[in-house]
Amino acid sequence: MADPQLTAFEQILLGLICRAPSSGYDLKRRFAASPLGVYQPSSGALYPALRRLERKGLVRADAADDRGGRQARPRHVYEPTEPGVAAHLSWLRAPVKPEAAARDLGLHLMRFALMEHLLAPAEVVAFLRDLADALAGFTAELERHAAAADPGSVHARLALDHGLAVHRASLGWTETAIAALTAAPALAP
Amino acid sequence: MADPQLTAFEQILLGLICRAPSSGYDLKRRFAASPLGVYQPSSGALYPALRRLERKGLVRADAADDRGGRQARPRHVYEPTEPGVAAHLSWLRAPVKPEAAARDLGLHLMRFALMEHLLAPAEVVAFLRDLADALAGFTAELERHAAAADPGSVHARLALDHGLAVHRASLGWTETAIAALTAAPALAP
DNA sequence: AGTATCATGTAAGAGGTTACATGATTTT
DNA sequence: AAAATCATGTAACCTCTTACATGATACT
Repeated sequence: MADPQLTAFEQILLGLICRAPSSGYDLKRRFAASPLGVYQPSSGALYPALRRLERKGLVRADAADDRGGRQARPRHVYEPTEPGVAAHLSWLRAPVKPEAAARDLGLHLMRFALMEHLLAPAEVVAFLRDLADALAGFTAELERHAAAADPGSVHARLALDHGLAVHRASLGWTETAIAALTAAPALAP
Repeated sequence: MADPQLTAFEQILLGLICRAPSSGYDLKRRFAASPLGVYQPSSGALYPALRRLERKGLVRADAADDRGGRQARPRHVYEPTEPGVAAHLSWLRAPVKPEAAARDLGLHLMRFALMEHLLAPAEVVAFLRDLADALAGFTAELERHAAAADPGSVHARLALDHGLAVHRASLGWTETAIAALTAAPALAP
């Protein structure tokens, strides 16, 4: 019940709201602050998406909470509902689909980032292992492609090599990440 | 004149048609054959896109060319027009925008793959150097982010490390690619 | 007084996905 | 005879981008 196919964008918004109740503008700033603001959602994408989450009962708008000055339009500060938190946790815990891991790697990294403090370290490590398996499968497939490739096309071969290099780097990262998380699962300085 | 903002998908279709005249179904197969069929365009995306290219005068449909059996609907084999070839070449030669290089790396790799036999080796190497510069700038920006990052968030830091590892791999690849292309620009075995 | 920022939203248009439709040819 | 493949296309629906609108407050 409840989880009728959210888009990736909606899932991420829900996750950010679960981390900290936010208004639309807050969310814009959080996107902008993230490394280089790779994705800067437009107003026309952001506000309707928040409305959809609200309509589905996953977030609730606490319209109040003015901070001193009174704006033309009141800030809508969204907080997650219980079904919202449940939907977010079930998204975080969704199994890694091997075909989707390589294609939607950025989304999986986002999921990993949002797992902090919400999932048990063992669950996070299990996720990383599944991701590593998926990436290993993908690189193996690429290697098979490379072996069977038309030797006449130098550029195609080089592009394939790029894919291999990048996915091997991702794969290597999973190991360092697992090591970092198993060495000190919750050590505070 | 002529190049009123084609989408990335349209540019790639045009490029594939420039390499070899193709029907819609041919193009589907070529996408499917490419490494793992990472992107498999749907009919609802493919055929309208071909029509748009045709309407813009960049490709022309040679409706004939039945291969023996007569199908219900004739195969439309598309070939590029002169403006189509020109538009493709100007896309291949478009300068690398530093902000876009990291975000649309896959698209740049596609561009690189389509340059083969159409651009002079010197142009290809120049493209790769521009790409390398853009990637170097991006990794430097990521490193600055990493230095200024909140040390409290282990996952955010690890996700950033992933970005760094991947873009360093891309950057490393550009050097091997340049080396491969400068060593033997057009050597046949 | 004028500009920038805060803060939310709408309208038009483009493009994609899913699912369906169609019908001949080839394979089982 | 049934099923898969070849081959093209359409319709409904959804979401995104771009551009605009609105108006208060903070800065210069």
